[in-house]
Amino acid sequence: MATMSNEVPERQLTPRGLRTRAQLVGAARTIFERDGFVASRITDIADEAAVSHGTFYTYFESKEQIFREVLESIREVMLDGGQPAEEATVEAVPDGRLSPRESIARANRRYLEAYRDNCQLMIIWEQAATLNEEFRGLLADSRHSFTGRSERFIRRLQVTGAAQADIDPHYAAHALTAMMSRFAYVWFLGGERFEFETAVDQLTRLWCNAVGLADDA
Amino acid sequence: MATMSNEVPERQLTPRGLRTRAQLVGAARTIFERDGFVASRITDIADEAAVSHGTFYTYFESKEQIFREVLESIREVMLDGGQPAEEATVEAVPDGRLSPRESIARANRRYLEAYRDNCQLMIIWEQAATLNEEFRGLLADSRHSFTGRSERFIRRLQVTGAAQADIDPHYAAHALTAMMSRFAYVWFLGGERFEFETAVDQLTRLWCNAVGLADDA
Amino acid sequence: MATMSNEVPERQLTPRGLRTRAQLVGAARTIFERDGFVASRITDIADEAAVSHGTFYTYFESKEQIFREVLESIREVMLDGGQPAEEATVEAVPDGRLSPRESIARANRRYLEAYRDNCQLMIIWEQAATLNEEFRGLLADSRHSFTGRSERFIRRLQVTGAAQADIDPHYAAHALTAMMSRFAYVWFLGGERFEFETAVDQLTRLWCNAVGLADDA
Amino acid sequence: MATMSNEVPERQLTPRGLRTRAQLVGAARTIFERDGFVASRITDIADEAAVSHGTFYTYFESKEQIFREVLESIREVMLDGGQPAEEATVEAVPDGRLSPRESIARANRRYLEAYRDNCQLMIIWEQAATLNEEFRGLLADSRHSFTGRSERFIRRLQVTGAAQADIDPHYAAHALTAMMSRFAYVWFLGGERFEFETAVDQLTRLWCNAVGLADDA
DNA sequence: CATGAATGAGTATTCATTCAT
DNA sequence: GATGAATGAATACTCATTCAT
Repeated sequence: MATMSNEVPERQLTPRGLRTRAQLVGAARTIFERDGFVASRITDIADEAAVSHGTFYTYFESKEQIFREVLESIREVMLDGGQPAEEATVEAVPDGRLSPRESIARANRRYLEAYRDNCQLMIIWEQAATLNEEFRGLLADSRHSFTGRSERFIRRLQVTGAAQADIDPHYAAHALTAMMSRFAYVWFLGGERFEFETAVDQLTRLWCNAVGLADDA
Repeated sequence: MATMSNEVPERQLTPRGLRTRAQLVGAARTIFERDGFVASRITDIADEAAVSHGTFYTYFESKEQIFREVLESIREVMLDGGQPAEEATVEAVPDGRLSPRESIARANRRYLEAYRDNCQLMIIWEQAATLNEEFRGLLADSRHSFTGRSERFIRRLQVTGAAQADIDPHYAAHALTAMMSRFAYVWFLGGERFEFETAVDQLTRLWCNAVGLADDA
Repeated sequence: MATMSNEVPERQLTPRGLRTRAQLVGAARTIFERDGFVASRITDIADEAAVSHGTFYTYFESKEQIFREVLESIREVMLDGGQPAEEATVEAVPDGRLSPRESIARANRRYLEAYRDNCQLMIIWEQAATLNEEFRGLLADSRHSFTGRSERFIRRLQVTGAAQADIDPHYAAHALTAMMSRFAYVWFLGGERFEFETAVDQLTRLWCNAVGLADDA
Repeated sequence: MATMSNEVPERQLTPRGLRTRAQLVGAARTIFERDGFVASRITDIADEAAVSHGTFYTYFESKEQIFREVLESIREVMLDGGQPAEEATVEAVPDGRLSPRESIARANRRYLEAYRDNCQLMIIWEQAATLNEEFRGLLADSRHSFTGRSERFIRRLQVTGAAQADIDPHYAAHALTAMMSRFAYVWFLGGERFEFETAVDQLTRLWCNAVGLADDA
């Protein structure tokens, strides 16, 4: 698992220092969204944060380092609007909770919403992953949060006979997570035009069909 | 549709000129695979092609321009090992040709093989798409070759009742193409470990299940 | 004679202030020995003294200024292990004190010991001398302490006929001091390998021969 | 023995390239003499050579690298005006050639002249030696050219009984070379005032006395 | 007095691009 | 056509110094 270490160990910062640091991270996010990681300049980040250009180096050693921190914040955002929730199970229905299909639908909806609302950040995340091994590792860590949840979810469906037994939960979780993330990518960043409700509906159908989940009815 | 215009129209080149130009394109591919688009330098391309630094500008105006030409060659490679062949149809079976499921399996196998064999090029292709709108457009063009074929394929399956009617062929084609391409990406470039035959089998199951294609039996 | 003025006149410092100031000078010596004058940074000196960055400027105006103070401490160290003692004279022998040759031997031994034990400081002293006129002046002052003593020593030997009359005491004192200091430099800092007792013996022979000092016997 | 390697292997340069490169080396010498190695800037070297500032990097990778080349030129200059010539031997006298004492006098005169005429370069050479191990190694190499010659010279004098047998030629050669170089240093760079002919005469006396060389008469 | 955050002048370095030969 | 020397804009990064708290 790739680590999110800060080379500059966070010394004790005064409140003022903490504020400046936070300003820089926020500014970096703005600049990265606007220019991408590659084309962004440290000068612009400092300008955006309204601090002098040398101040950047008081808190960060490089563009890579501040980028890691911005990535971390994206990860949190995306995980919240994530895939099938752990607690969603088949037997949950009688309790008045969501059916597996409803659970999947809700997770897919939230994922697409989160992607749509943060798509400028998602593209720099993708860009970063093409730049070096370390960033690819961070992306993998994030992906595992999704695939892990889906895999456990499918496994549970199989136990109750709700999903096909000849589907491999590991492969399926990766494939279906891939489907969701790439679909969102080509939609929000690749220029394809889709209708939101139809997308949620169709992706949910495909997801459920794929693992052999029978209709609620 | 994104255009592949060469600002420098290919004037009549002497045989020697054609050779030098081809050397440069080949060298660019090598360098891009090694360093990625962002980190590559024109100097290195010229060195690799064993021509002088300035010669590059006799044939190309910028790194972007030669990159387009390299991309074009990747596109050709990937399309050959592509998705469900147009001609593969359900009724083809009686003729002794492939069943829809076999056709999908074959297409998926070829796609994964092509991706595996060209993954260094795929990552620079992905990188390019994160850099600017134009390259994203080129990527979209290429994607449409795949989704178009899949969409027509699904439509035909629906006509014969072999696929579910409530699946939208356009959305499904995009989603399943997304699944394939992203799965291949995380596999060959993102560090995930999968077994080849299992991957072909599972992805084919998911693909067929998703569109509601009944078992061959 | 170069002056050792402190631009910031030592105002009345509180005991706490004196302590901090002394810490800084000690730290500076450590850092200079480790990194040399040129490569040393005020940040490192402050860190080494365990005071904040800005505190440095409470006591010193620049790296040059604190360096002068460190130099002063080296000078004291080197003078103690110095050249022929004033009181050592030829006629001292009958009193049971040292013969001129013994006196020279003892002074040379002490000088080499002092150089060996402080060679890290000597190199920064030499470095400083190459940097600007002022430091060269300080080095000259220090040198005159040695050459002055030697010159008077040689003059006294000539008075009693123990040294050649055609040797100019001023030139000889400078030349022989030069021999000692440069020999020590190439030995302890320049990478030459010598044996200590042999070095004392040979340098003393050369010194005595040079001024025409007859053998004790 | 320290090597004088150029990291950038000298490719085949066109006459124009050779000219520019030579201009840069000449300019570097001028700038180093004026500002010293530490305070010199690559920009100034380029300006002095009347080339653009990027051109510097066409030929050199760093200030250190061009400095090595300048040092090499100083070394050549100093060696020519060097220490006791190899061929000068005692028995040479009858042939009408120089006596040992004359030979030493001539070598000393030449050395002092060379030092005087190149003293600005000598100080940067000394400065360099205080900066890092590599430059100290280069200085050591150069020193050995002098001490080697002197050592062989003294050995030959001892063989004929012209010099004292209890003088160690190796130690003596180093000590007397040290005397010469440091005397020249304090004279031409350290601010001491000496008269040229007296210096040659006195240093020669001291040199000869030191090794026990009898008067010509 | 001590702190440490903020500053910005100064310098190195890269590399796409031009152009005379 | 081919060459490769020359260019300089662009940018990163360091570190001495100031100053509000």
